[in-house]
Amino acid sequence: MPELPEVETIVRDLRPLLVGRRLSSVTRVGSLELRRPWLEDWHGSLVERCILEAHRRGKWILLRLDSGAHLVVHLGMTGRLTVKPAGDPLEPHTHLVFDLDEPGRQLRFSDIRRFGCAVLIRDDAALETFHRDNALGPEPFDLDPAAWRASLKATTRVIKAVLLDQTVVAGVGNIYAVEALFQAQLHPSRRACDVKPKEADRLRESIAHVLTEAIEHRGSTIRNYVGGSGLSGGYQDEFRAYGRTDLPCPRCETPIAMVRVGGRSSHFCPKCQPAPHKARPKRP
DNA sequence: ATAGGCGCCTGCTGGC
DNA sequence: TGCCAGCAGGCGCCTA
Repeated sequence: MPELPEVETIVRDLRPLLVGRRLSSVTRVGSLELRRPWLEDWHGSLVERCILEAHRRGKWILLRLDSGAHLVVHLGMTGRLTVKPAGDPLEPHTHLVFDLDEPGRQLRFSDIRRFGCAVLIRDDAALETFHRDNALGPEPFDLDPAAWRASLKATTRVIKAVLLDQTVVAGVGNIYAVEALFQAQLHPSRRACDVKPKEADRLRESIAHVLTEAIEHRGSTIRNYVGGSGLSGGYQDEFRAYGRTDLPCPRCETPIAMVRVGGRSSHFCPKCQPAPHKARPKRP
């Protein structure tokens, strides 16, 4: 579900509800496994601890506790992290419930498909290891222009796959890759190394632009996503290409087409985003 | 090095 | 009406 704008919206919603609050208890609901195991043993660094900060890095949500530990959450495709009144019925597929010291409020983690995870990370050093293992690339808003051009030059992969590679740029998922490529007028199957410097610049600006717009609309709700206080997003009504197969291109009215690139649906305008020329057979 | 395929899961939609 | 294939915001693993 959530790409950078959705995760950012959740963090912005949660920050005023969580920062300064103490977690008075944590309950594991149900016994279904998540993508990574939830570490029961570490409750000591969590229970009765205060939340100092709420941050986002790529698609990860990071809550810093006064024990020095970090509660780190990834929402996968269908994860939700919300603050709800304790009296509200638990929605189906809830996996973790954290009672807050503010009476009658709970932080809840639910995830239908269980591609998400919530883990406790012991301290700052362990968090660094965690980040190093994930090898997250830079945030899309502070891509260095020269480094960005260089990272495209360095690979023969198709540009769409590069946008989805979290080690190149963190936080972009399928929706915003599609929208950024549309905005930059680049075909998803262009080889990254064939993208010209000017086009690379345009793409970098388009990524930031599309993500900023989406954050302003509180992200996109297709099916499951809601923000930290339960509100849906609105950016799905602003899509120019994603999910708009056969609908007119907002720029030229050519029907939007769809190809599968790297196993993911990629919507594009056949006129505004011309297909790359077929590579000529190499001379001996 | 990279593309493509699968697998992890559940739920919803569209076509028959 | 009912069934079933196909598809979905992510990511990691395997093979060729």
